Amino acid sequence: MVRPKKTDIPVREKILRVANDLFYKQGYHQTGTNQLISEAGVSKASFYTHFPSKEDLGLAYVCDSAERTMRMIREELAQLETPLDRYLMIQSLITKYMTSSDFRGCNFSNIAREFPDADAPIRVEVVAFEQAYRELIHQIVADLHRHAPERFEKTGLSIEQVSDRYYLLLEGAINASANHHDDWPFKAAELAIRALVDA
Amino acid sequence: MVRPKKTDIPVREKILRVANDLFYKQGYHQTGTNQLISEAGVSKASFYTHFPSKEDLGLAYVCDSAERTMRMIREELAQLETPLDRYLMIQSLITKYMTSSDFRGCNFSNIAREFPDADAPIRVEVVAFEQAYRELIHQIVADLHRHAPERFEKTGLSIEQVSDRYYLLLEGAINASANHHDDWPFKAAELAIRALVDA
DNA sequence: GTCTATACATAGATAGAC
DNA sequence: GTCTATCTATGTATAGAC
Repeated sequence: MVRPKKTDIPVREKILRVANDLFYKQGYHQTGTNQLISEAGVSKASFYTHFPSKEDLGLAYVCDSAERTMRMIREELAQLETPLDRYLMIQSLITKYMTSSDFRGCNFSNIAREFPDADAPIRVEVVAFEQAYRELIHQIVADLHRHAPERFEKTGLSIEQVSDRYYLLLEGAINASANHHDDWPFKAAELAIRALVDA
Repeated sequence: MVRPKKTDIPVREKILRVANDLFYKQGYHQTGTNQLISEAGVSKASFYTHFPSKEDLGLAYVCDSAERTMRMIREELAQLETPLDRYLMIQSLITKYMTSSDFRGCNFSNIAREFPDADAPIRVEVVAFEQAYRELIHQIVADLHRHAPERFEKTGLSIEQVSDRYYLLLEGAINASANHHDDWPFKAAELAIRALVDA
């Protein structure tokens, strides 16, 4: 049985971890390859062996982060019993993450905004994540509607309307909390999201 | 009487116009001083006479844009008769602007996200604008509440709750439309914003 | 595959003539 | 105040030895 030494983290992995940190903290264009290389503790040539260009790394960063994020959300969801708990979890999870990471906003939106061309590969990956995430919210709302249709009677809202508003309120809160550097948007969003399903 | 020649637009003005365009289209850090200088048609030394550093220009750009934006919104508001028209106008105006400018998101949020330090002068200016803008929404909602309190009965929402949700829904729509490069978020936001006051 | 050393362009900013 | 020319640091990326 092969047991890798602790210091033997693959080069590619080391670079991705540093990129994940720096691209989020500093932004993509503010982070130079020199800094990535230096903080990852790899050589320049080694870096370019694994990622032919900086943009390749950017793309790998988005894909990697999207995959881990969706996996984490699904794992959290799997541990909850009721549809309402699952409905409330998304908001709660994101609030916790943004609050504990100093309100730097959404890592996907942030890097997307650094590429003006909507057809850029990185932008395409971000849209793919956002759509999967939006679809997940839709499924959770549909599940809640199946198990507790009475929650939709008072407001008269459809599954689509609740999903869209959930998504927009949360997007707004993430962005507003980043601008204001404060958690009031999450408090307001939570109330609003609860009200959507009379909770 | 002094009448400036048409070609005699002040240097500072020319630079600010170009900055306004390029910082929004390309982002602050992606836009080099060389490009700003070249497109403004001024000399390098002249640029640095008016703006001692690029960040000074960035700050002037934010202040300038904030002032013009608030003035424009107030002018539009002044032309409307009813509190409900004024309530609906903000959403409508922003939708029109974002749609006609290819969904590049909020120019204030965009540049704010390029400065990780919340204490950076540019960030401080952006917060000041956002607070003024949020306060304006609050005033409009309060005005509507004064003239048509019955609109708040069905939902049972307070002025603060309506204002916060209006703000968050719009922020969310601006950001989501930029990510998805599509106008569906504005359509969903409009419905939600109307529902807030039973309209 | 990994290293050291370096190439080449562009970044932000300044010097000194006019 | 405006110009041309230039400085220095940093950006991304490559060469060639091991």
